[in-house]
Amino acid sequence: MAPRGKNGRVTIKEVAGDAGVSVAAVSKVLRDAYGVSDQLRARVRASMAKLGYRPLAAARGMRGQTYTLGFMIPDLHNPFFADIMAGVNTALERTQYQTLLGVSDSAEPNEKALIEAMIDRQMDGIMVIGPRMPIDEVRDFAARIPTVLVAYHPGGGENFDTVNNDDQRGAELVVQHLIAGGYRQIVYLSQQTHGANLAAMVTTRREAGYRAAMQAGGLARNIRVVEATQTSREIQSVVRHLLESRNRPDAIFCWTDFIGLEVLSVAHDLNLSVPGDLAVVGYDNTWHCDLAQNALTSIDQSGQVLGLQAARLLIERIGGREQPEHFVVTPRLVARASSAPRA
Amino acid sequence: MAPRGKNGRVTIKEVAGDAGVSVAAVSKVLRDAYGVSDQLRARVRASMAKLGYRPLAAARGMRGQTYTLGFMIPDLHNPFFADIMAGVNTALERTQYQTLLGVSDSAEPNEKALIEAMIDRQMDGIMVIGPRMPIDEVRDFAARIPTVLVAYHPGGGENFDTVNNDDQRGAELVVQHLIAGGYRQIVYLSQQTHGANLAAMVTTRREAGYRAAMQAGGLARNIRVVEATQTSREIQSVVRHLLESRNRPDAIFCWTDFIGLEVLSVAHDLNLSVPGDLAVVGYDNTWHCDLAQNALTSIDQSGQVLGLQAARLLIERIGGREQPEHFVVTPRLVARASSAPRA
DNA sequence: CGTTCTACGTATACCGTTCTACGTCAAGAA
DNA sequence: TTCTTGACGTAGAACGGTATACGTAGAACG
Repeated sequence: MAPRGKNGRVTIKEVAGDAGVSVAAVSKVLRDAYGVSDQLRARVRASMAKLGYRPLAAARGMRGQTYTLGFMIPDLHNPFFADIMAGVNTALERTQYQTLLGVSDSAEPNEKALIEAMIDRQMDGIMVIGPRMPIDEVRDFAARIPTVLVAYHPGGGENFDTVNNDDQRGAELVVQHLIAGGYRQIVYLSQQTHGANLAAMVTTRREAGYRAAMQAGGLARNIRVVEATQTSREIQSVVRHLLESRNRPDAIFCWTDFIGLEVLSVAHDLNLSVPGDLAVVGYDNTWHCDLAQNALTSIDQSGQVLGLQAARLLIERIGGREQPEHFVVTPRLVARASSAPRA
Repeated sequence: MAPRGKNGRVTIKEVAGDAGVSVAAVSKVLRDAYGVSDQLRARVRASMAKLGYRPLAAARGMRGQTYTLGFMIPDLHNPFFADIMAGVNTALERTQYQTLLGVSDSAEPNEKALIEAMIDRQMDGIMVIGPRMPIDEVRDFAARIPTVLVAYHPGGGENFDTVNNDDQRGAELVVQHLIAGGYRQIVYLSQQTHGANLAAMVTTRREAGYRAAMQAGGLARNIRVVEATQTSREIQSVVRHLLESRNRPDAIFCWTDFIGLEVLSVAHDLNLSVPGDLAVVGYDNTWHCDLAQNALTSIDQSGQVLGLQAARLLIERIGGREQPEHFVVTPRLVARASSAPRA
């Protein structure tokens, strides 16, 4: 009988036997390696097709590549990451790479465990989206596996690539837009950082942009930053508290869209009109912003482009590039009803 | 020098050397296998910790397990899948299994490629959520790898487990609720099936429930099923066409929530009041339904429970169970403003 | 006291690829 | 002819674990 693997899997040996060549020759065909005649290649290809052979990634990983790329996303609820992944898939659909996702739930221990797991599985490269871990840990990982970071700002001397939009600029656009619309009591509703306030995190950059633009607009005294976790319950409670307080803001700038949706909901519950009593602005311009019942002003950083570029950089880096590259997209404000100018 | 792997990785040999035991002994400790004294176990554990050893999944996979579970989800935009994954993670957080996700974008070729890829990577088991492929293909895969299906109805004689809610019942609840509220022209807005109309697909079951309940309510003549793809543009165009037609429906039942959100948006654009002019109901009861600006009536099938049960079944099946199990949740209607009774 | 368990470790084949080193053959150069 | 050279193939050692078969020592038993 032909040499089968467990589960009756077709092995490279069987293909070699069928084609009447050596195992090494089959391997060469598989990898498009040097030193195979067209004739032999054709013969091997035919046998592979006939037998339905598929190389075992685990075995390949022991010496060569696994043709697997790992992606870490912070959570599954934020649709922005879906946009990024759409771009990634566009870039990768013609390659033989397979992409697998891990979800960290925005928890630092999970992030590390996940990346370690990806390294353990001999992935060829990883793309890490908006992590919370400090930069020297990222460097540690990047030393062991080709790495691209998205939504994480470089600080110089990286051994990995980054892809971002100019978050500070984006936040400035928001604040300028609100001030121009007649809003003054503008609150920045930030992601919870647990006091880390990493320079690399997008929320930090956005806060910097917010502060700078408030200052520039003569509203330094009105600067107010509030943090909230990602759970619906807590966001609503924080926002409710904010909107019921004595000095209620007249505009809330949320670090990401889905927080903005929660704000709209609370405003609705409290019978506040948007934008009459309160303007709301988000970030990322995900598809929810466009729904008429939300009509949420937001910053477009074109997740698709980010994902596409990140995938490109990752492939290059796997290919051997060592110098870091940092791709930056210019953000663009998309104005909608939620922040229309005051009467 | 100690025997290191590539990238200077610590190998099992090095651990064995450091602990002064055989490689086999270390492997046993790793797998909690039979025949190791507490003393030896402790010594090996200490060496592993000291050296920061991590077993290489690819190497383990060649003979044993990879401790990796694969999950296929149809798309990243539908938040329902996030709920399922939350339940999965709850069930798995105390185990040593690592979960990795693949996204099929609801395309059948992608589904197959993805599952093959997971098998190639020697995953210990897979969980497939709401696939479009016919049941005999599922059976094929299930013969090669422990498999659990979620949101895919069994037809008898399975070699895999399933986890579902009673979709037909859920749809009946919706229609009964709408009829009781005084609605008569009820349209079912279904997922595009490309004419496949697989008995296994949830949308088919929901349609069956819709038809049955319409019939039972004496509204057989009003039955009307419309299909739309998942792209925002097409959904909006289909809905707009529907709402501008001569015989405008007074209620739309959407096969999943995010379609419902699009319907609300179009209604808003057309200045139709909800539920005055049009009632809207979704399915899955994702968090968006609860937002005040949506207030979308929906069917709760508790994704968390589904995910939890599916994970449990998968672990059991990996453990060796052969008989199929089919877990079914009873759906529950959550009424909100979008389908309030007519005046 | 010899025999038989049982508990614990070790030696080693094996998993399915990749990759290095080497052999062979034909064509061209000297 | 003889020697190079390059193109093509092959043999076999890795890769880092797992699992099986076996050895050994001490305890229990008759």
